[in-house]
Amino acid sequence: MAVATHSRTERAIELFHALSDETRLEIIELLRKGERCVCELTDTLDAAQSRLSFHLRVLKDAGIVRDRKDGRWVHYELDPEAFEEVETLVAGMKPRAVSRAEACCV
Amino acid sequence: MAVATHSRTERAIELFHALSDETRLEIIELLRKGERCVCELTDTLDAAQSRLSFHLRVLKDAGIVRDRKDGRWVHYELDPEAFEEVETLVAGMKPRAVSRAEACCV
DNA sequence: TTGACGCAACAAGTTATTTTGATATATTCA
DNA sequence: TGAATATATCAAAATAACTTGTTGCGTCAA
Repeated sequence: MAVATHSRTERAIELFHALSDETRLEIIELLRKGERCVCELTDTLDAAQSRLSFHLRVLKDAGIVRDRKDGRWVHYELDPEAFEEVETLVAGMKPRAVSRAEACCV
Repeated sequence: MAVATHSRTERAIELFHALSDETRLEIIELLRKGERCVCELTDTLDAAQSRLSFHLRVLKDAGIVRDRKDGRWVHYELDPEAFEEVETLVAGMKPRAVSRAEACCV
């Protein structure tokens, strides 16, 4: 559950940071096909288990994935809400149309 | 002009990285109101000039801002295209609806 | 109940990013 | 011309992020 100790900016930083790493983007791409256990991600990405675990933690802390324990496996899947959140954030960063008249230092 | 030496993933990393820093998000927020010179950003953000210059470079390299030289000033403004690009990237990262049947390790 | 497996967490080492304090260049103005 | 201003750039120091190897814990199966 996302905790509300975050300002809007801190939340943006957390999300964009989580998305700015190659391994993590690869994980996301794999998870688009559906839930996967760590073992399959390790195999597919040819990455050390502890490395995967580290990146999955970053993604989980950012709310981009959730995990589900099942016997000795842990399955991860994407949380669609996080992507909605990113889209909302980006939409709110776009320039508003503004007249050149407001320019400074002229 | 964006150069095409980037894979889709590298481009995503560059954009998300540029967006994952507090100072840079503050710059973007200021520029939403329109073009600004570095001096005004320095004043408003109360940041050392070389620090601002560094972050503006990151934003410029990522194509998020463009600059315009005007006498001894340099004005920066947001490039709306970059935000479209981010939105497209994020849209392409969302999970596709998938049946649980595809799950692994079961 | 022991051994193998799947995973998280940690510590140490490595690499990348950011900040700070100079210095350099171009421009304007007196 | 010479001083002041606006900005970029660079090197060094400070931080932060990532990787690797190891350990520990829960779970399953023989």
